[in-house]
Amino acid sequence: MPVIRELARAYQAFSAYSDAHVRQFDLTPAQFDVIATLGNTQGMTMGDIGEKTLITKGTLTGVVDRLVQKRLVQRATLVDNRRCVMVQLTPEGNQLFETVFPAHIAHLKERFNQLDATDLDQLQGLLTQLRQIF
Amino acid sequence: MPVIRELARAYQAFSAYSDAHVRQFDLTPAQFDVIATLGNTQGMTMGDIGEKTLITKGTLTGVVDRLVQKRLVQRATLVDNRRCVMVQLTPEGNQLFETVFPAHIAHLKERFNQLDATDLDQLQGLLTQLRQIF
DNA sequence: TATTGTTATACTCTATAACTATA
DNA sequence: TATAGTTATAGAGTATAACAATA
Repeated sequence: MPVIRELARAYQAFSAYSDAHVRQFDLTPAQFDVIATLGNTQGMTMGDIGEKTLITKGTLTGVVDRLVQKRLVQRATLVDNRRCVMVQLTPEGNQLFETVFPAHIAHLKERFNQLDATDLDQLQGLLTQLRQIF
Repeated sequence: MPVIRELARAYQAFSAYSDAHVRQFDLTPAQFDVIATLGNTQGMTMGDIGEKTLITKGTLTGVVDRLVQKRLVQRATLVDNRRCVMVQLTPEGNQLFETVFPAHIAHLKERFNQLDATDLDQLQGLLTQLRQIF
């Protein structure tokens, strides 16, 4: 089953490249994931963020704590359901998002654009299939 | 660049499935990675294992320590270069490898076989290209 | 009772760099 | 001096489960 090996290798190579870039902005991959998820939204509950990022709730509390410490996000309880916590980017967080996110995409594109468009389309389709299987 | 998103999602889904299975055998993903790497070999040095698994040397010492504690691997210094440490599966480690590894592959195949052979071949080729880019 | 988050525990991995022994 | 591993440090993510507040 060499495809399994290739999947792991390809992703490892990709994420080493991606994570190293993210770390230059003093963000861990998980922190970047949350910032990227919150970007261009009005904020999301902890539960929503957990669903999107696949970070479990116990861990997510810690990740958000550290982002709050860095003044990149803020918490607010919902008025209509006081069990829920709304997490939003602060102005600083939003500014970071607006600079880091496009820079990061550009950094990744540098590599992905070395594949031709047809291959990228195929790859995307196959990865979608793969995800649906799991 | 939706292909980036799909790559991350597909891999997350895959590794959640894979890691959960591995954990049933009381192994962390990193520990399984080392066991799988050492399987069917005469043993490897720490440096070799690090290269194969992409675990950095500081971390690898800890991972191997825990495998030694579990009596799954053993260390031995090389005679001709006493700086090098040879790591080998113990009989227990080998037995674990021989049961867990095929079981794990079978577990993964269950899902991968839901794609047809042509798609798997294509995917494999594209992933190889992707890895080479990084 | 069920849901949303937080807290607690114990472990594991990560990055980085200093250090030891050997070459 | 260079190399192979270990050790040290500080921080972060993981699984799991108990817990508080709210519904």
